[in-house]
Amino acid sequence: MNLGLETGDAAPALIAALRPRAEEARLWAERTLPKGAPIFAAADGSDDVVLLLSGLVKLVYTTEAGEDWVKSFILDQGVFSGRGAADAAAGEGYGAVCLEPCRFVRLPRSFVERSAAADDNLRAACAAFAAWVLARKQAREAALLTMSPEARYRMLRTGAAAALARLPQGDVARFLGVTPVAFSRIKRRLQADRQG
Amino acid sequence: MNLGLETGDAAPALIAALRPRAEEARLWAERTLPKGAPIFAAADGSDDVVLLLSGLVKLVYTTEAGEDWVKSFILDQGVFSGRGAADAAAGEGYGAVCLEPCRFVRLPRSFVERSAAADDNLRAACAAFAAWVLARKQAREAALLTMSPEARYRMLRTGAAAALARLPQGDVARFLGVTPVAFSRIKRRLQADRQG
DNA sequence: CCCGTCTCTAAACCCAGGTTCATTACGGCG
DNA sequence: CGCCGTAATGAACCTGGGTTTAGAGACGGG
Repeated sequence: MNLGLETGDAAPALIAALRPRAEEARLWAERTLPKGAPIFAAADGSDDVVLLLSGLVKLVYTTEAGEDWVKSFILDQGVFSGRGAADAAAGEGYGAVCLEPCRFVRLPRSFVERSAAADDNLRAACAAFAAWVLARKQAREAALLTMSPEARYRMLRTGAAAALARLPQGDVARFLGVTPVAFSRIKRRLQADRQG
Repeated sequence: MNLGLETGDAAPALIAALRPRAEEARLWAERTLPKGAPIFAAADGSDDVVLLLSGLVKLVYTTEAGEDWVKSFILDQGVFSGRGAADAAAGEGYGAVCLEPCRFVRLPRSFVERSAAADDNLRAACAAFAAWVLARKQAREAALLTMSPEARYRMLRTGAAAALARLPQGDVARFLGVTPVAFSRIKRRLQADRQG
């Protein structure tokens, strides 16, 4: 099982397949944002497709009570999007925030869909990416349902140590489903166990 | 937000689109199984596509410690499948068990994929179904990550009361992510709150 | 009709995580 | 250099869920 942090190569392949189409349509506009800046907010209702070329992004749910919970991280290269106006209005949306300076391209979802319909190669890349996303979601669902926060952290540490080093601990905690305080305790407990 | 129990009409539409193809290929063989019987086990590594025509099925993860956790329920009409041999070997698979007498058809995944490639109508039904599955998974992920078990139960009660009445409480508990004992406490607490 | 079996509820105790407040460590920045 | 805001840790207390055991109904088979 994994926790959905490995990049795989489905996203880079999709970016590569989209790029010529977007350039041809003069939609390939690279933007940059500094650390801490939002790419979109949950309330925006954006459903643009974002191609992350470099940097580090977190996708966050915000509850009615105002807590943030991290849906996922996107490292270096990846593709993600919001959930559109309808979902945003229903409170099911999530925001995207840069955790490092980011370079990315935004494409309208309709453009991506039209392009995929007209391009077998691109459609295959989309399908591969969708399959990869689904597999990751399954794994995350299983982890949240069947494992304790501590077990999820152990798995994250063994499977994504490099990513962990780049992430603020508060965000890691919110990704694992606990508070930063509890996460600090978990780390201490595991360290003590290793030595004792 | 919802918890992924509403049927929608994507699954019935997919069944309807697949049926003529399967009949033509003489693969439409309706089977029945009694309450309690497994349709497939996690260890089977089956990736057949199952079309549930009537009945009630639960999909269950089984941890190394032997606990069962309910991934989802399929009521009356639905489409689901296992995750194949590779995932089964990696311990990421899940089993399917009848909670009521079930009538269903099994189709090889490869047949469904080939048929979809050759049939625009079927491909559209597959795409709609995949989009619906993804939306449900997002909602379930959000619920598991951001809500307490009690809050998940309240949502389930308001959003899927009819389904709840058909489900054994132990399975509901495992679906919500708690033990049956804790689930019993939650119900009592909510009843007391309503009266007090 | 009785007897297992299964499901659900109840009660007692334990523990991991939540909450709150205080303290320390780390970076900008004047 | 000292100041301040943020992030992380530490400690004390609370609470909700896990675990175990027991008992009450429901159901099916003999």
